[in-house]
Amino acid sequence: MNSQLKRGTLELCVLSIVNEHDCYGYELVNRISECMQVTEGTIYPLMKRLKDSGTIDSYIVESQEGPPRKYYKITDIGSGELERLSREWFEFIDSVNKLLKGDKG
Amino acid sequence: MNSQLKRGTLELCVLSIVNEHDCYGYELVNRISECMQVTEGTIYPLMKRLKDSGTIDSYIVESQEGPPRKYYKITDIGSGELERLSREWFEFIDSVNKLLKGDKG
DNA sequence: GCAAGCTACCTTGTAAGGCAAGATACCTTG
DNA sequence: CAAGGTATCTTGCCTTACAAGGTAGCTTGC
Repeated sequence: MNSQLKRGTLELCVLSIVNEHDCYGYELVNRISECMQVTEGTIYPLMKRLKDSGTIDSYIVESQEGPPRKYYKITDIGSGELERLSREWFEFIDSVNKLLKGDKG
Repeated sequence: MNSQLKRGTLELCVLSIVNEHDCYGYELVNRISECMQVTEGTIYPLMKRLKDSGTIDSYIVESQEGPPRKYYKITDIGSGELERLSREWFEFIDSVNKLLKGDKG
């Protein structure tokens, strides 16, 4: 798939999923992989950026199926960010689709 | 606006406009600026990439309003590319929107 | 004449971020 | 103990948006 299309929407996708329920990185990779090709080399640095900016928080949980998991939780800042990105996403779709149809507005 | 969102759709937008009628770079900047913030530093290198890949062709036309204009014309390769990108774009919207709604499919 | 401002082209350098690749380590199964 | 799934993280490469700056043609007003 077009890797460029992903830019700008990945953060939205991650925040949307984490907003539903706390997730760990490996789970996010698998969940998002159902919709678009994405790897750990993309997700883990993204989660670090989101945590550094206060958008999400994290906590460790032991697992019986392997090494400890780092769960991510959305913060208040993250909720606002999710709302903003979501609005931006739909506005963006509209304007691109209008342009594709040849509308002027 | 989110500059990352632009990635991957700019090529689609440019090809869609050029597919309607031949355009020169400065015109494309102004046309696309109606929908999303974009500058010459983005468009001119993009047009060069598209021409190098055989997606578009170009020809010079004198102008009474300033320096000569370099018009761009879509090629057969470009038409195929436009169709492919367009399909990809709508599929991408669908899958992201499904993910945002929490659907599994 | 010439400065200002629009039209039109192009290039350079910086920064962001996707992704392949590789490292580490836990657990289970054969 | 090797293989393979689960889970984390980092390094380095590559693409590309964009600010900034350069060149040049044309018109208008002083």
